[in-house]
Amino acid sequence: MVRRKIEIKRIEDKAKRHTTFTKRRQCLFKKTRELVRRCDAQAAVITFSLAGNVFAFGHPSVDDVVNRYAASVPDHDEIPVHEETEMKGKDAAIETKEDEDTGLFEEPLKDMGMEELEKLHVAMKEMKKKVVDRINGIISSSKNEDLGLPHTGLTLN
Amino acid sequence: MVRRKIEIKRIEDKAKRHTTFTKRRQCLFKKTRELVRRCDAQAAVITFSLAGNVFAFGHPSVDDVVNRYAASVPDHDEIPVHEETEMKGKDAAIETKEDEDTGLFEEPLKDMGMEELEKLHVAMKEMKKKVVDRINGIISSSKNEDLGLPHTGLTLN
DNA sequence: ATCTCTATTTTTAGCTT
DNA sequence: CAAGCTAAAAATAGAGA
Repeated sequence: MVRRKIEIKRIEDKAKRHTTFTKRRQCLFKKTRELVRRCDAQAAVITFSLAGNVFAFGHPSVDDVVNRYAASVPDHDEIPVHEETEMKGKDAAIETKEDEDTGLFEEPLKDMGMEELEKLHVAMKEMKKKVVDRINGIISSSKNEDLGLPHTGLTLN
Repeated sequence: MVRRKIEIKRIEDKAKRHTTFTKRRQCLFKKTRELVRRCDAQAAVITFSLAGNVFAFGHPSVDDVVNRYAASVPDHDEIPVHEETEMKGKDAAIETKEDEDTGLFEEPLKDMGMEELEKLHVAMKEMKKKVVDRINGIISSSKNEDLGLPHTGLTLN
């Protein structure tokens, strides 16, 4: 059989897991090299197999990229907020299929009252929690702080 | 035309180069997540666009992987580190965007009025975009080219 | 500047050797 | 186990919207 149905879960069989790890790791490095090549970018990939073997690749070098990364992200809370470009009148209308279908979401946010804002605030908080939980569930990381939202500092105020 | 013959050279056109960078970077992160997921391995990817933006992803975290790497390679020559140049990767570890949209962002809408919905809708789109980007493995840089924020109280800090 | 679409290429799960 | 094979699945260049 050459038929597969794809899966996204952890491969339980140790042998298969290792085989897949090797195959995918090779592709990952290949892709990285292509990205660097084609886009003239810098990139580094570091992987640890369960056996503990280290595999790394980087351009110009792993160290260079890592150092630059360390330098560019010294504090996890100094990310400048989005710069206001030029989206005054039309900005609220980030059009999507849903919007066009319903035609219900075209009003600007400016008219929102305090009460509504508060409701939104609460709703967003709840949603944020769900999203964060979902992300944690999906990625199943052991460290929340390093997953993304906390780093990016996604918050409601 | 949809014909290509692929080449591994640097893309000269700046716009195309950036587009390709974005596409390939997203795939690279996806591949990394899949590798981690399926093979229960640790991995980190760090990329710098020519514009200087940083994008990184790691499991359990970028820092963990980097530190482990640094620890495993005290002197850049003695410990067996496989500096590779090949790679692979594929499959999806996370559900599709459609699924996440319907599953995560619709529920809060039910309990809200139209006005709130309008505002929430826009805000959620922004947040969703950030979350999706985050899932794709982004750690924002100082430029925030991909992190447009809404004017709805949703902010980064 | 994205996002979509799609022909074509590339990756890869599952076998086989 | 590493290596090859193959068909299914995924990634992607290029063009359009």
